[in-house]
Amino acid sequence: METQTNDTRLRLLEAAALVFARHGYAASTVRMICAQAKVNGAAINYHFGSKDELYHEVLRHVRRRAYDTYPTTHGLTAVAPPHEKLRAFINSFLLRIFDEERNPGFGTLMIREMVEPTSALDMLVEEGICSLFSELVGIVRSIMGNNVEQELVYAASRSAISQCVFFLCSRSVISRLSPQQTFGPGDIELLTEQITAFTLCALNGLAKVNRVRP
Amino acid sequence: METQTNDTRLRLLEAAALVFARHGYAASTVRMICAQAKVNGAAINYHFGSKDELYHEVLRHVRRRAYDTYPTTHGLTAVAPPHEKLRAFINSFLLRIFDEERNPGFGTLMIREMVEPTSALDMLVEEGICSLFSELVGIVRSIMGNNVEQELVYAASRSAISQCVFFLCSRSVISRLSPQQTFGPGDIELLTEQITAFTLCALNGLAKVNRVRP
Amino acid sequence: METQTNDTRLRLLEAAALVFARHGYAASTVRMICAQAKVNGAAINYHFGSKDELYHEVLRHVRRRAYDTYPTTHGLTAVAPPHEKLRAFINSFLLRIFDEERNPGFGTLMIREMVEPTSALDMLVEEGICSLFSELVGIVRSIMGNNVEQELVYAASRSAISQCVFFLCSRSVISRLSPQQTFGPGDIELLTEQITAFTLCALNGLAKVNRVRP
Amino acid sequence: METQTNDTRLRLLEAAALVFARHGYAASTVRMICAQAKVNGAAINYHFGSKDELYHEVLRHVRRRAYDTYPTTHGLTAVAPPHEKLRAFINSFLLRIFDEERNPGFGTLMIREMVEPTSALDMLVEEGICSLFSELVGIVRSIMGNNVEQELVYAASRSAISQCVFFLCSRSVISRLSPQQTFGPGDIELLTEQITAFTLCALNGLAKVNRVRP
DNA sequence: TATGAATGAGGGTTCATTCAT
DNA sequence: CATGAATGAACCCTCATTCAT
Repeated sequence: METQTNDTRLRLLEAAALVFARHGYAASTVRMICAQAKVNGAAINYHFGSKDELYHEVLRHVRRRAYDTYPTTHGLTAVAPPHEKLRAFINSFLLRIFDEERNPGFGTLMIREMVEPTSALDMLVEEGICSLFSELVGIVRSIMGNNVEQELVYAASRSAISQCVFFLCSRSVISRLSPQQTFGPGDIELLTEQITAFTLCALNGLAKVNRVRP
Repeated sequence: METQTNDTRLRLLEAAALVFARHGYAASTVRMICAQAKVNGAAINYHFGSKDELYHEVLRHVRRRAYDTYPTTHGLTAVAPPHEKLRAFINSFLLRIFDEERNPGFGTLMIREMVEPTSALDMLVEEGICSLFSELVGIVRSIMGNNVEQELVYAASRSAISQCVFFLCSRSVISRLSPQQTFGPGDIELLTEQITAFTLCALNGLAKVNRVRP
Repeated sequence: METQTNDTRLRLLEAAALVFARHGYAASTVRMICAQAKVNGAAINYHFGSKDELYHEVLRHVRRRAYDTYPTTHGLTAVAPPHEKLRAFINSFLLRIFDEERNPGFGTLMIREMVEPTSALDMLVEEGICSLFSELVGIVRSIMGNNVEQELVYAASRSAISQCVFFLCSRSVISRLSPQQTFGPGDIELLTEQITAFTLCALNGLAKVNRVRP
Repeated sequence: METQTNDTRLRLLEAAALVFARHGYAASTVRMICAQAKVNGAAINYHFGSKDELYHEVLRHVRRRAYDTYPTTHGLTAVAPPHEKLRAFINSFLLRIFDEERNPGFGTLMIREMVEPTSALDMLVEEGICSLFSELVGIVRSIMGNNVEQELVYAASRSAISQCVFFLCSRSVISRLSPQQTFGPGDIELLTEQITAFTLCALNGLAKVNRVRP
């Protein structure tokens, strides 16, 4: 039945997201996923054709949900001041990747895919990362002003986003160095403030010394 | 014979570093590694006992070589000015993780271990990352001065190091967005300048704003 | 399908019984068994989980079949004279362990398990050997009468059963000393008579000498 | 050196006897044996050529020692009365196979070889078992007298020896049924008496009823 | 649509043995 | 005489996948 099918498909997607996130693609077995989803062992090949195609569908699934849950605009209108936009961008980025409640597996799957890219990464870059970075570049440009070179804006944007990604890929090290860090809601707020402050100081300082003579 | 033994062991370590870096632990097979090292399929178990212990030895091996090749002091004396120390720290960090010629596999193995930690991560944190971070904190403190809170120094240090790590875990995405980026020697120099400038501006700005009243 | 499943399972059990009987547990390989059963090499792990669990199931299987084929009562009623019961006991015992046609592998598997016990022996002792010996003790007691000590009855029962077991574990030696001995149906009849006669003479003689004064 | 060689050879033989006895041929590894003997892992192939030849040498070694330690004459002269000879035969037989102190591994190795015969069994039959059985036949004949058929003497001899062998191959079952049985020196004496008594009664009874008319 | 059974390829590991020293 | 290193075959087992129903 249609309903049953969709239900099985969805349960498999959810289960696979968690299993792939926890163990990685290679170390995840279809048995683990099927057991987690409480479906038959042949269901994956039946519904998705192969483990590989399931993985692709999982990435599409979690990506779509992540951006639905935390849009990049973060409730701001286009006329909001740049520094508020920067803060909103950083905050929504951190929420997307750390809210395991609403986006289970998303952050981990993304960082795994970046570290060990598959053909799915192209899709992710094209459908999300690319426009996300463009948006950030626009915000940074509006903060630094029009008198700095584009290359500098790019570099600064990378430095800005790097501070967010860092907490994703260094999570294991950070939790070893500072065990009290849990990346819960309160932590996200604090991190947002710290990263925003650091970035704003850097952007303003760079803009001052690198202003191109008109 | 000692020489022969060490030769096989070493060839296995080198081959395993490349294979583990390229495919990850789970997707790497002992057959692949032995083929790459051109040794018998039972050699790994003979010399290391198991695939798992080989992996641990590989991490120890590449870590030691990385720090021997690019020490954190980077040729500077203790009396060098702080901003030069920061530049040296960033530069040596980038060189360590991107010089595939001299440190083959190191960067990729590190980021893999961070994203998918095994028991080997404890060793890495204790024997290297911990003191490395402390060193950076010292440099950042000397730049920001003694009138800022320790928590701010930590946050700023994380923001500084994050810009270096970023290029490790986002390599695949960056090369898709800017294909001309190859992380060769010239790129490393440029990245060093950009990250150092961004960080120095941020530290100086933060220090000014957050100075604690004496 | 039920039929198909049971068919593969059963073919594996039959094949494994023969292979384990011929080569012993350690020297038997799953490949040999699967080849003999003409099933895929992964079938054992699918149906039984492991070589070890297959072995346990094989012992259960052949034991059950052996006692179904040749019950200890051997068609006698409870009121049969003791010496006939003894004869029946010995005859059915020998048939069970030597009828390779109907109980393939049973005798050899039993003696192997006794010589090199695994955890399966506990099962065999509890589910079969124990009650079998008790039954024999009852017969011996009824022959020797109530005026002999229980310890003597036990010893005599052991001596009785030992003559049957002997042909199991000394088969290879006997066939070297008397090659005409094939343990076929005719031999079984003869052996039954010889063992019964020897035992009856011993029991009667012992009973006479060891009668406890009332 | 000669001495060292013989020492290594002997240590290997002793160690192998224990290991083969405990685990059987297939489940014993050359590593286990070499570790037990505290010699190099290649020593077996060096001194014996292969695991298989080592096994043969072990059997020869323990067999020779067993018969040196407990000769079949058991200190009796040729003129001793037949029933004393029978008792001595049974006693020395039991001692040979159960005195782990002086004949470590012998009994277990013998029963293993009988249950799972290799080419070594031919040697054992030719060099020992054959003459041993002949000797027993002689004793039984002298007890039963000359008026019984030879076939009956053979059968009775088998029944006699079977009671000794039984304790070897049923050790594991017996220790499960009667845990207090340890087959120590005291037990051997008791067993000797029980088996001798049972056998003498049987022989005398059989001789009486089966006497051939002259 | 969905499933339990079955498959062939390949996994890491262990084995007895051989080789060079 | 003796050994540590190295080998190729085979071990049991697990995998993603396919088949028959």
